[in-house]
Amino acid sequence: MAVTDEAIEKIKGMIVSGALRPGDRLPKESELAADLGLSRNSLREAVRALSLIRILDVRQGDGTYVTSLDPQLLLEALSFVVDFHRDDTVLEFLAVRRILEPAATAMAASRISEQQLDALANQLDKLGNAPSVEELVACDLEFHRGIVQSSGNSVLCSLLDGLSGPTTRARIWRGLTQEDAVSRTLHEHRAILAALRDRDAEAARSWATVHIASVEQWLRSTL
Amino acid sequence: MAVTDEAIEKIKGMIVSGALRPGDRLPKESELAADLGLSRNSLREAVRALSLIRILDVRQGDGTYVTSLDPQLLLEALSFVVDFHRDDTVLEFLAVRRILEPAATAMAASRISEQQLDALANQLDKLGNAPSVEELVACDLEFHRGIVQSSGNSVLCSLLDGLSGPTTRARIWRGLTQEDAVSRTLHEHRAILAALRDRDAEAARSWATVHIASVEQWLRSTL
DNA sequence: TGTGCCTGAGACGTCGGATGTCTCGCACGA
DNA sequence: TCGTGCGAGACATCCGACGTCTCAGGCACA
Repeated sequence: MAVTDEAIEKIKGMIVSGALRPGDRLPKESELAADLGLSRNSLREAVRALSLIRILDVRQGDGTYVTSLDPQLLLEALSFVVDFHRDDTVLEFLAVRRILEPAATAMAASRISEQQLDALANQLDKLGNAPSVEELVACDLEFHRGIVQSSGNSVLCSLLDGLSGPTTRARIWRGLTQEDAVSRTLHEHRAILAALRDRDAEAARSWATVHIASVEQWLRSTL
Repeated sequence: MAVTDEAIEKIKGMIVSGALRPGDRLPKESELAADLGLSRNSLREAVRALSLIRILDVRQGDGTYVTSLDPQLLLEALSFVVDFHRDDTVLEFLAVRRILEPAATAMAASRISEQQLDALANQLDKLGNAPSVEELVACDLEFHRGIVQSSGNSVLCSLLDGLSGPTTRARIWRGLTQEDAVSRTLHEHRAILAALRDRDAEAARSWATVHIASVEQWLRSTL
């Protein structure tokens, strides 16, 4: 195995074993390189790779630190990966979302706060009846994110965030600009919100399923 | 932004835009570095980072290539990230799995082949009544992987594979060595298989839910 | 003519050092 | 006491050199 890959494994090992804890600072590059038995250049490749996936946080002039390792932070890397997928796999991602999002919405029904409900309502009101595609995409993302956050499961939240990344979402909406689709989407958002306000988990789940399935159906017909 | 990060973005851009397609070979390091306006060392940091998440495949003595970009390959990086999570988030991962796995199992009910069913049955028979913990973990992983693959959704498959990675699974089973848990797990596996053979999606979904929920419950009581 | 070995070119792997840039803490002066 | 300036420390970037590996093509042998 290459020395750089070894270094990646060793640093990973130090973190997983607990020798390095979240927030800890690593020895300076030259020292760490000497400890692990490689050159500073090669070590930097390892550190760079780990910082891309948010395991390490490198601050110029200061030092290198272990991140908080929050699921939210680590799964952020997921959206980077998702960006690489081609259009022909969008449907598969959407199918996964169709499984997760209704479940998350149902979970939120019993936990979401009144303030959060009001915030979601305000957000929908602000949008008006004839939003631009950009506004709609942003609103859609924000609406679902707000609900999923109330599910209380940060892994689920980050996962959905990654799967519904801006790129994927934008690609979908690019093909869905019919007036009919837009208004129906807004109507479904209101229905989901109403179900949440009623604390009706099953209704919330069903509306979320309908919502995503309709997007999926339109998308399938346009591909 | 650092030149290395710029390079990462530029290479990503070349792939996403289609200038570089799966399987394509990149210009040699020195040329690419010159094109992107940085040194070979810095470029190598970018390439290393992208190869860690399986976007690029570097072959010493040959060249650097774009990978197939299969969902399976890219989501493989997920398990690397999951390894970093501490015990207190295992329950959240398990909760996500409890959402995905029953859905995948239900999807498999209508698509799984007779050969696959026979293979799963053989696998369960081979295990016997008093397997070691290692055997049980391997069997459990293999059993569920086989079913999920039959769901026909490669994204779903890779995602579950990553979430149920060896590390997480091993950590779970370490705390579940009671005889009762083992035999009940085997019984549930057989029930899932029977439902699949009956092409009964709802029964398969329910057994899968029960199966994971029972693991979750035991785990929760031991933490 | 077909097969196998050998060799050389090309590409990545690794290294050491030099210099630039940034951050933080401390000392100094108002 | 507070704000500024300076210097040490750490990361950022680059350069050039050499090692190692892969692959393809030439050459010898059967």
